[in-house]
Amino acid sequence: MKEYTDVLKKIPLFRNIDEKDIVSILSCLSAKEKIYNKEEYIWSEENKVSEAGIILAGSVNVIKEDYWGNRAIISKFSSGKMFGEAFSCSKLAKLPVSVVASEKTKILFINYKKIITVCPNSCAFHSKLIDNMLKILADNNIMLIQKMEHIVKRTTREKILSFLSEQAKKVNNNSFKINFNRQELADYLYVDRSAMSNEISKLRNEGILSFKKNHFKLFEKKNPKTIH
Amino acid sequence: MKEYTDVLKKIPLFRNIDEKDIVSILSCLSAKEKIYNKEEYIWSEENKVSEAGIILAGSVNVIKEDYWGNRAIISKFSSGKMFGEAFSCSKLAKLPVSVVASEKTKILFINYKKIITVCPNSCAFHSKLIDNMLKILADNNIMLIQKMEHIVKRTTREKILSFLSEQAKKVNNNSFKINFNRQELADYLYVDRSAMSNEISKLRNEGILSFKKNHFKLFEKKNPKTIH
DNA sequence: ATAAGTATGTTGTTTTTACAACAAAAATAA
DNA sequence: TTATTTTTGTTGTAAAAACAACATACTTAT
Repeated sequence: MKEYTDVLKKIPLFRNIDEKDIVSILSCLSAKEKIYNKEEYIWSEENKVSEAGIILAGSVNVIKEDYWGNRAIISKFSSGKMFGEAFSCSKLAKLPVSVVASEKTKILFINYKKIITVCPNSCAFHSKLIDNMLKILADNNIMLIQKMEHIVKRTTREKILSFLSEQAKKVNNNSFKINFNRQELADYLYVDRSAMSNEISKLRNEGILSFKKNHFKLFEKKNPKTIH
Repeated sequence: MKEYTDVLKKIPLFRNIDEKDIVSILSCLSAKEKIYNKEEYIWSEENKVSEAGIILAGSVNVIKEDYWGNRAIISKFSSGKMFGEAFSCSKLAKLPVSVVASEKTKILFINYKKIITVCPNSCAFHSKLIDNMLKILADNNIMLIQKMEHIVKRTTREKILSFLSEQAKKVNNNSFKINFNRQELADYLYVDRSAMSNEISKLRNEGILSFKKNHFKLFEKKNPKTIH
């Protein structure tokens, strides 16, 4: 665990908590780490989970699969983020989604119930942890709502542009890299991959954007119509 | 406020808190109530909000509108539910959605920051409120994820059936009432209303369901194919 | 370097959707 | 009640998406 204190001291769960205290908290929370390979399942749908995961390295996709193997990506979490906390304190009998490593990934599992229930020796960090959890839960909430902004669009073209615009805004730059490959992006936007690729090509041919692999560049509109 | 203690003592925020204490908490949280008419805006996109709302009566839609007036419903909250808490503790400069009363609605606004920051006189209820907030945030999270299950489907037909199946499951009955009218349901599932009405009629003609206004009944499959 | 595997782009066809326009039914107001 | 407004259902058409099949580019392993 030691070698990850650099990551740990920066994660939202340990905000405002002294680096030196983190190790003791980890044992208090029954923290255990585990490494997963690309495409390996961390949790499968229908499982019952009681832990939350913190990503020390790599990234995971929260997915929903149907009988025919169609995969939909609900959300993607990368290094430092926490996932699964909402399920582990819900009355749901089983997980409505699966969580899969999207690359080689190191997860730190913690006993979430121990965060949200006051520990017998009421350790001093507890209230800090809870404060931080309130923020993490709210942020995960907002992330889902912001994703909806892309999904509500009726055409593939609009979904792509909505997604790409957000990425550009996030880094405050017309040129940026996305952390999805084409199949993942299609699964994230809930459209067909080939239809999406086709649409991206059309956008390029129309001079709206350019791309090379996962690197995109959005161009300004030449004559934007006034909106009244 | 008094006349609503019946509602208040049942809401998640005041779980495990004595009815007699609720009134004093309300003043501690600068609680103010306000009544809205159908279609009236509670918050408009681009506003900055610092409060959370609790629905004492009626219901609200959290919506996203585009320049052409197309409305998408992100989520619907009804009596007893809390909304807006995630925004009021986020660093977002402005609200990414609007909140609109979907009928005559009474909202109790509270200063959310006062819940999540320890009050100077560290009143005894604070930790209870925070515990309850952790649950509310997690539940709102799960609600969004469960909605995704309908939205990820590629056809209007599948979206409708996914939504209706969940409603049936929720009340554990093939026959049930939904709390959306047709336009709202279309806006919630992100499809065209007339196309959706058409699809619902087809489902009826095929003997898959029946309906009368907002009352639906799902029929069992006669010869379900085995899934291997 | 070569081969094998994976990811991405392209094209044509079929299915589905959005859109528009209108009819019918239901709810509301006068 | 009747008139008016709103909601819901229906139909046809144009646009878009899914789907399938394949070509090309890129990666990875040997």
